[in-house]
Amino acid sequence: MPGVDRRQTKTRKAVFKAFVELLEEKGYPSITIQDIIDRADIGRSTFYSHFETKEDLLNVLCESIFDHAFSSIQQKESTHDFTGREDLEGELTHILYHLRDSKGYLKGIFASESGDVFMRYFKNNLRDVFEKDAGLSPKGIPEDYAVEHSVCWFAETARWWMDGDRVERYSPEEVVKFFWHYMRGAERALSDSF
Amino acid sequence: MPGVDRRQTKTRKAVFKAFVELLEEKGYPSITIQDIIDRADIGRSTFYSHFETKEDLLNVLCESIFDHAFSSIQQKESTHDFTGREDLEGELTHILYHLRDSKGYLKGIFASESGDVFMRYFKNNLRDVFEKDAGLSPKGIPEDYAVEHSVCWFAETARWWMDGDRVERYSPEEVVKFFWHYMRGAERALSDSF
DNA sequence: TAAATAATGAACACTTTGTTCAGTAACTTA
DNA sequence: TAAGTTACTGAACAAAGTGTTCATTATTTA
Repeated sequence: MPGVDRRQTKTRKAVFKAFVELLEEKGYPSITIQDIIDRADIGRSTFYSHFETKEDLLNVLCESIFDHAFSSIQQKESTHDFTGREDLEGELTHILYHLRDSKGYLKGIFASESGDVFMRYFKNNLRDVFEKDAGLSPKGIPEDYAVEHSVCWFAETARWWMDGDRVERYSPEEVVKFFWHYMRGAERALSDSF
Repeated sequence: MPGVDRRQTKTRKAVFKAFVELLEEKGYPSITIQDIIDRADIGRSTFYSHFETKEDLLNVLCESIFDHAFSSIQQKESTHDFTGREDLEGELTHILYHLRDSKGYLKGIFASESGDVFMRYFKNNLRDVFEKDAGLSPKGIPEDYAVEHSVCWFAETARWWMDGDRVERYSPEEVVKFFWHYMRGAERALSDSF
């Protein structure tokens, strides 16, 4: 009845667990596949039947995190052709909730050196979210620059939030408010001065 | 008369050249020391008498780039104990000039995947520049969040600028203006609304 | 020219990689 | 429950990279 063999799920889980632990302990670059299969306690050939390389594993991990966080947004995109300001605010809050939920899983990684790879993935997803919004970039400011500002600054905001105990101190709504005030302020000032 | 042996300078130059080329071609993670010594055409033991690891080499490269760009700022810091708005604007412009000058050397790297390592270094340096400015973070916004906004957004602005042919299309002054309008606008809006 | 310093290159044990394959265990379905 | 399929095991493999050592050669400086 179940679509996937229990054995596969078990190995994949073991690999992910080992990988995330190792990411925290020594950082992505110094992790070897040897480390992973030792920690996950699986055969060498088993690893290679699931993943091609260490990078492949990382990509799959990123997908499972971010595709989840962005899933409801993609659904919305198909029904509406323009996303209003309130919608966007809700979407961003939604993303932060997802990140917080997976925080136990990702504890410390986002902010660590390994975080760069996550950030790259994160930003690529965010670019789709903010690009729909691009039309309103102020005169005199290149459009791609404006998009990059939204994307980078939201990603960095999330990273800032995930570091230390900030995730416990500030709610997703608060964080979006921080972010949003910077955005709104910038837009206002720019449309004034150009 | 010269302080450093010509042979040393020659090897270091060859290593840096090879390294930068390889950074462009295959990206930092997949570069091996073997690649470097093959490309630089030096003996294995020679490499290890200059650098400890691949990472060490990267750090030395970063230092040579950014310490140069930030050098004149550090001098200023010792003479003034508070840096005015105009000073800061000048400093940022100065940094961009330096980055542009080393662009032939760094063509394509800063903005590429390998750029993450540079960005980390860059941001650490920038944090010192913007932290002096932290006092004026608006009420309701955490101070470290405000600093992070300046730091990240200037670093990402520089990265954006260094990508493609933008460095030829926009002058350092223009880019600082882009950046500055975003900053100024945000500050204005925030002090209004809190 | 002599002494000091740097680069060479070959050898070293060691780790990691990615692949193969026969054998074993766990699941599925008829 | 028996038969067939699918997944994991574990050992072995060549290939490539790492970091170190050392006697030899080349270059520089005084």
